Amino acid sequence: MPERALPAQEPRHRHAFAPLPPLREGSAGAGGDAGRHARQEDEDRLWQPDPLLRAGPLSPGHRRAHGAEGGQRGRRAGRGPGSLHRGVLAADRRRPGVAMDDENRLIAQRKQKIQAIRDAGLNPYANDFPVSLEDMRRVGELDPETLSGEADLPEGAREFRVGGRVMALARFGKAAFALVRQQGHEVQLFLKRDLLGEGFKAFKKIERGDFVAAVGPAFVTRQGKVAVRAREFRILTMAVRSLPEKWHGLKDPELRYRQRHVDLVATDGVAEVFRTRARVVAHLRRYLDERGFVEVETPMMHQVVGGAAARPFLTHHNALDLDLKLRIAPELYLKRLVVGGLERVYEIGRCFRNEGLSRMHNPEFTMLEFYMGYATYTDLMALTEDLISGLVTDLQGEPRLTYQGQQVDLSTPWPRLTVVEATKAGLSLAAQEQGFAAPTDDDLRSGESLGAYVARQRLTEREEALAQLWKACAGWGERLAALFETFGEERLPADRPVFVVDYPSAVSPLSRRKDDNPELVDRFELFVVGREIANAFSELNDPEDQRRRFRAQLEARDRGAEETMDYDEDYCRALEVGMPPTAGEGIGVDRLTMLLCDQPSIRDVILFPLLRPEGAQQPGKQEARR
RNA sequence: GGGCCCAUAGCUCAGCCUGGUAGAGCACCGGACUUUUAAUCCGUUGGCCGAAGGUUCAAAUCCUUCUGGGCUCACCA
Repeated sequence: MPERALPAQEPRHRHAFAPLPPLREGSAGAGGDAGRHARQEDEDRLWQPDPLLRAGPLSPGHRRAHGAEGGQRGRRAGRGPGSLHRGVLAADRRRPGVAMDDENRLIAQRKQKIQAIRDAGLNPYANDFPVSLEDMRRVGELDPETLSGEADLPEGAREFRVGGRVMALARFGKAAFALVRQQGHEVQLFLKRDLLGEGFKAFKKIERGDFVAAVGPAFVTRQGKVAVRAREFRILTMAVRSLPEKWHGLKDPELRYRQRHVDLVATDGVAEVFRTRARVVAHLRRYLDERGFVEVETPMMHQVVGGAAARPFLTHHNALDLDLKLRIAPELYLKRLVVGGLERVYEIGRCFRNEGLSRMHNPEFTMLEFYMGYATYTDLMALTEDLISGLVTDLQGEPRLTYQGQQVDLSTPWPRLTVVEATKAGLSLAAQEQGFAAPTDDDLRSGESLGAYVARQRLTEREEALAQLWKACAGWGERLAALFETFGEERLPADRPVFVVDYPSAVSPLSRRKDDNPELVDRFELFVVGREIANAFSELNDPEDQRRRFRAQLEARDRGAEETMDYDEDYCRALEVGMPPTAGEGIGVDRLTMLLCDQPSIRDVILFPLLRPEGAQQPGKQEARR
C-alpha cells in the first residue's frame, strides 16, 4: 500500500538537486590573501564536501547524558539564581550596544592579558594560521592501541594542524595539556616548553575559552590518550569574558536561553541537540524531495487568518496602510497551490500563535505542512509511519526511542483508535481513578446523551479544564472532542505511537466528511507519549460544504468559542476552480525534535525562545536618556 | 492570567527556620610541579546578599511591594 501511494521519484528528479561543482581555487582567493589558501592541501579545502562526515546513529551514552541532564534540571527547578544584573554573563544584556559599566576584576585581567600579547608583538585576534578540520577528525579517529608511542615516532612523522576553543587546561610548570574543540571535534594538545621556546610564553597567557592552534605529530600519552605534541603554537583569538565553570556548566535556565552562545559552549549536549534538529529537518526535506514534493514559501503576513484555530499576532504595513496578521498556519495557501497543479507541495517554516508559553508552546514554532494530491488520510498514515520510523532509525539506529523515561516502540504499523474509542477508554480509566461511572455506548451516541452523562457524573466539577471547554460546546461533535481532549489524550497508550482517527466534523472545518457518516471526517492525529505530533486529513474540496463549515465557525464564535477560523471567501473561490482529492498533514518540528532529543521543554530545542524583555528599570540606576 | 517556588562571588551552591562583622568548591591572580583527565599542593584576591520600602539597637536572614525567573493549571501544535 505505501509503495503504491508513495513512489520515490525517478533519478531524473534528484539530478535537479545535484550539488554544485566545487569552487575553483582562483575564485575563492580573488582579492584576498592568496597565500593563506595556497597553504592547504587540496583535500583540506574548507568548502569541500567531507567524506568522513557521515550521519551516524547517536550514541546511546550520549542520549542518556541528555536524559540525566534534563532530570537534574527538573529536580533543581526553582533553585537557580535569577539575578541577571551583575554577572560577567549577564551584564551586556542589560545594555546591549551601550558602553558597559560592568568592568570587573576578571574582565580587567583578561584585557591586560590581551594587551600583554600585543606588547609581545603577537596578534590576539589572528587569522593567519590555518587549521584543518580534516586533521582534527583524523586525530580524533586515531586509535591509541595501534598508534606508536612517543619513542617510536619516526623523524618527519605526519603532522597535524589543529586548533579550536580551549575547553580544559592542565598546566605544569614547563608543560601543559590543552583540550581544544572545533565544530564538535576535540583534540588534546601537549605543550612542552623546550619544544615551543618563545611560543610557550604566549601559552602562559592562555585561559580556558581562548582559541589556539598548534602543529605537531600525534602520540599516545601515559594515560593512554591521543594528543598532538605542539611543535608550533599560536593564539588565534583571546576571549574577554570567561566561560562558566566546566564541571557544573551553566544551570540557570534564563541565562542559558538568553545567552545561547554561552550555553552552546558550556553546557554539555546542547550543541548536539541543535545538530540533531538540523538533521531532523534535513531528513524531512530529503524524504519529501525524493518523493516529488515541491518545497515552497508562502506568505507569513496574512490578511485573513486560517488553517488553524488560534489567535494571531497583529502587525501593520505602512505604505498600504494595511493591517496584517502573522500566519498561524500556511494551510490555505498550500492548498491553493494544489489547485494550481503543484499537487505535491510542502513548506517548513515558522508559524505564530498569540498564546501562552509552556513547555509545549513557544509563540513562534516551526511546522512542516505537506499536501499530496490523489491521496487520502489513510495514505498519509502509511507515509507518516514510514517517515518518522525511518527518521528515528536514522538517528537512533533502531525504530525505538526513550522519552523522559518512557520507552516507545515505533515499529510499524502503529495502533489506531477512533476518537470515540479513545474517549471511552480514557473516561473509563478516569472513572476507575476517580470513582464515577464509565460511559456506555449509548452515553456517547448524541449531544444530548453526552450532556446527560456529563451532568450525571458531575464531570465539569471534577475537571476545571472540561468546565471551560464545555460552556462553548454545542452538539455531539464539539462535546465529544472536549471529552477526548480532557480525558482521552493523556490516557492514550504511551509505549507506542497512536493514530487517533475519525474526528467529528464539527471540530474539523477543513476536513472531508466520511462518505458513510457525515458527522465524522477523514482525519487523524498522531500522538507519541501523549503528545500531539501530527495532524492530518483528507482535504475538504467541496466549495459549498467549505462555505457551510466557515459559517459554522462564525456561529461557534458567536457562542463564545475564542479561537475560530475566519471566513475565507477567496479560499472558497479557489476551491471552485477545482482541487483534486488531496490529503494534507502538519508536523510540529519542535515537538518532534523534543522527542528525538529527549528534551523536556520546547525551549530546549529552540535556539532563542521568546523571553520576557529585561525591562528592569532600576531606580537610581537609570540608563542615560537618548 | 491563576497557584506554588526561587534570586547570595565570574560559575555552581551553603548560610535564612532560630536577626548579631559574608562562606565553600571551581575559575582568576602569585608560587611549586616537563604526560594531565574535574590534575595536585601552597598563598591571595574577589559580594550594595535582585530592587525599593518597613520592623528592629541591629536585616542576606522577618514583613510588604516591585522586577526577573522556574514549575504548574488554563488555550493552542
